[in-house]
Amino acid sequence: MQIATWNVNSVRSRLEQVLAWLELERPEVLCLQETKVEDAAFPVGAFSDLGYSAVISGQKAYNGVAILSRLPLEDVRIGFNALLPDDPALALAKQKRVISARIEGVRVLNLYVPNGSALQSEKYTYKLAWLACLERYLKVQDADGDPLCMVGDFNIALDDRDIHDPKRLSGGIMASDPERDALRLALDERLADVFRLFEPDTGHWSWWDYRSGAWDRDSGWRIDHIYLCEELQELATGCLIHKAVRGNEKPSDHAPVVVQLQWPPDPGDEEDEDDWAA
DNA sequence: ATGGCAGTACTATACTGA
Repeated sequence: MQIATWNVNSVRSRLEQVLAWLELERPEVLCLQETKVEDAAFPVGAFSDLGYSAVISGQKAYNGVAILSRLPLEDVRIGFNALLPDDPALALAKQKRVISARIEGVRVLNLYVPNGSALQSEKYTYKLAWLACLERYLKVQDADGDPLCMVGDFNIALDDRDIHDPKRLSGGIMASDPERDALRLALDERLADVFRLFEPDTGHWSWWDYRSGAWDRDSGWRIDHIYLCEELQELATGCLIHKAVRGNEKPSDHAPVVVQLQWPPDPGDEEDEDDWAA
């Protein structure tokens, strides 16, 4: 089973590219961020023609998330307020950044984390509040008992290996200690950044700014992540950034990231069963 | 330090992104 995440920077202006990539790669699941479209105008038909059903949570011009899947989507949850019926969660729900569904028994959670703009900005305060809400949300979700695959555009480089110029950029927006700490707190040492299970080195990016020739100079950041619970970490066989997609005509500024999972697991693979005695 | 590029809403330029 392959699960992918891609900030497409408008699903309508990127539609032909997304369809072409899906036809080529055929992941079971693709999570989109920055769809920038209201639900009624989301191009569901184009995806269903390729065998993908969709669950969506969008708004005009900004934000917007969606999950496309060739497997049945169950128990869809939109917004933090689906699990946290309180005022802070409800206030954050105005921006459409959170959607999840159960797919073949896996809880797939798709997030578009706020950017934060600048450290002294109100948007940065919003980002930190959003991450604190994510921490609470994950704790409640834990009660499901379903294995978790959390993907998205996190707008945070977890450590300095994830930035092309850490001397200049570390400590600034997307690389400051408060936001890194807030994300790590939400991960709670239970969720692993699956890319790092396979690749310890720097130099791997998922986002290149449109400006300043960032793509030509390969000046990127790795801010699009896939996090797995312990059960799924054991079953991951690889995680790839589809960098070539960023070189397309009229590209998104983000590349897709894909994890390969051996799911559902083979019945004979369980290591901790105690039914050896006969 | 600042700007740069792209999409949307709206029809020229402002806002936002990261």
